[in-house]
Amino acid sequence: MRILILLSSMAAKRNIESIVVNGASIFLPSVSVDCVIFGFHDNDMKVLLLQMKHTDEFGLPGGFVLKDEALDTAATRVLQERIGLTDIFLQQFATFGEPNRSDKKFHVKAMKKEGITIDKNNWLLQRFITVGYYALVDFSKVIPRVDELSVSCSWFHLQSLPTLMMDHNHILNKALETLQQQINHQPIGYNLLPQKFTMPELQKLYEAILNKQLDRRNFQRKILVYGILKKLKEVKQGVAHKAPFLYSFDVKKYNQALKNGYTGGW
Amino acid sequence: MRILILLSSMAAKRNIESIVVNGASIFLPSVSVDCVIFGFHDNDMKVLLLQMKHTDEFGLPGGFVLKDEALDTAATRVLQERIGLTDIFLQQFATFGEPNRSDKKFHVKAMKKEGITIDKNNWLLQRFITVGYYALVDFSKVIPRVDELSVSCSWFHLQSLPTLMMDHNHILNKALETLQQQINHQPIGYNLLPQKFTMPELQKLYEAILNKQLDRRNFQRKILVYGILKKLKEVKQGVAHKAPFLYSFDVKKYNQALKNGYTGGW
DNA sequence: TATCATTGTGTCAATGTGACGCAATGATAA
DNA sequence: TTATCATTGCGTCACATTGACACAATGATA
Repeated sequence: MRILILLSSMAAKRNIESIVVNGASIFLPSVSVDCVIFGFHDNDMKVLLLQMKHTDEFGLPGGFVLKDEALDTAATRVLQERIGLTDIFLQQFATFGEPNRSDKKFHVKAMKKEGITIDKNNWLLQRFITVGYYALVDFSKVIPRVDELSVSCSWFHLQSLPTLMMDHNHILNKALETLQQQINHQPIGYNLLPQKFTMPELQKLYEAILNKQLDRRNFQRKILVYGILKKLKEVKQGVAHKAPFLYSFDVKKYNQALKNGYTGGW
Repeated sequence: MRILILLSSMAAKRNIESIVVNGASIFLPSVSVDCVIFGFHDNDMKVLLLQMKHTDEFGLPGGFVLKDEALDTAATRVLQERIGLTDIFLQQFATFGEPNRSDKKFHVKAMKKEGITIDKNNWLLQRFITVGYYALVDFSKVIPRVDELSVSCSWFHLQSLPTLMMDHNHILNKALETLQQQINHQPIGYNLLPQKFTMPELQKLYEAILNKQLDRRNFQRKILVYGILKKLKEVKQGVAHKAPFLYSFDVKKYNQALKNGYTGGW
């Protein structure tokens, strides 16, 4: 076992070294993507965060953009590598480009501990702007993965987030704000809930995103008039108290609403 | 006169040559900003477009980001250089990064006609992603300026836009969509109208942005409850028919609404 | 079998919205 | 000078939406 760890550690080092050395010829300079991955579990919104090797700082999963890769594709690739999911809801929400947002010492320190010396002109130490994406994923299907640069990859409650590296707290807040806006204009839930769900579950999701209590009866009325739900003939099994009906999304109408948005306003 | 043009043309060439040669050491690689500048005039929304020297293609005013410059600052600088205005409403709305969005032949061709040979490894010919900003400006105060790379800089009706270079039509459309969304949630007009304006003028602005007719009486009722307007005691001078009252924005409440947004939704 | 948290359904008043009426105004035409 | 008429200011009305709350039905647990 010890040997395996050592071997994998050596392999990891070679991989990292390769990226440090060859990154400049593989990746688009100056540009990265960062993903805010939202999941819903136990009536709570959660975000997937990494803890970085060597420095133990927390951060958003991110990555670089290949020379010939679209931004969206890069974000999708990061998600794929990180949580093993494809075909999820992904949305670009903002780009962050303060000149001092990168923490250059971070890479130097981390690489040093990895046993890699990094030239001060190395591409990794240049300034980066980052394009922020947020993803909505089905918590239950996610398999968080640790990679060579991180020691953990796990979910955090929105209410008890750690301090994040660089400007990642800012990025996360902006993602949440955007999500809170979106929920007013387009349906949300298809990517966060299981296929079949109850009205109280859907309501809890909305409450978690908006961080605010909603009236049970008014919520049901309002969500139903959007016409994106199908009421099933089954009720939830194995619950205490009265069993609530199950619903599922009417995918066709859901996607239509995603595209056109709810009205409201002018 | 002939000599002056020749001189300025030579100076321009030297400037451009300097940027081509030194750009890589001055600018952040791979990143540009593009600005969609909206103005309101003659009851119509207009956009400021450039016509490029040598190729005669139309495009959005844009620029590169200095090595140590924030993205927002770069956009502000472009506006400042282009229309001589500071202190305007500027908002980042999306970032565009398809790998094939840049037209490499464009630069080669343009530079060739300028008499500048450009190496195929030159930074200008690399792939760029661009951060889109839209600006709302007071049409009457704008002084469009032609620079060394363009032959014209002028306003176009939204309804009769020319075909733009690269993906600029797409960028412009996205900016307009964003603006149409924003108008539902935050006040708009302070940066597009003169200090004093009439209710019909404000309505025409909304109609131009939304590209849709609004009922005069309902519009007034709705806009007034937002509480961002101050009704003045004067009426518009020198108009045919009944003189409408003048209004101005209540700057304090306007900014408050800008920050908090109108409610609506959950 | 009684209890009780939870669900399904509905009511009601207050507010917001869309469609439209009508008199006042004041430049222009007769 | 007076009549005309496009435009403005200020409403009304029916209808939809919203927030707050009532009450009976359900069905696991005590």
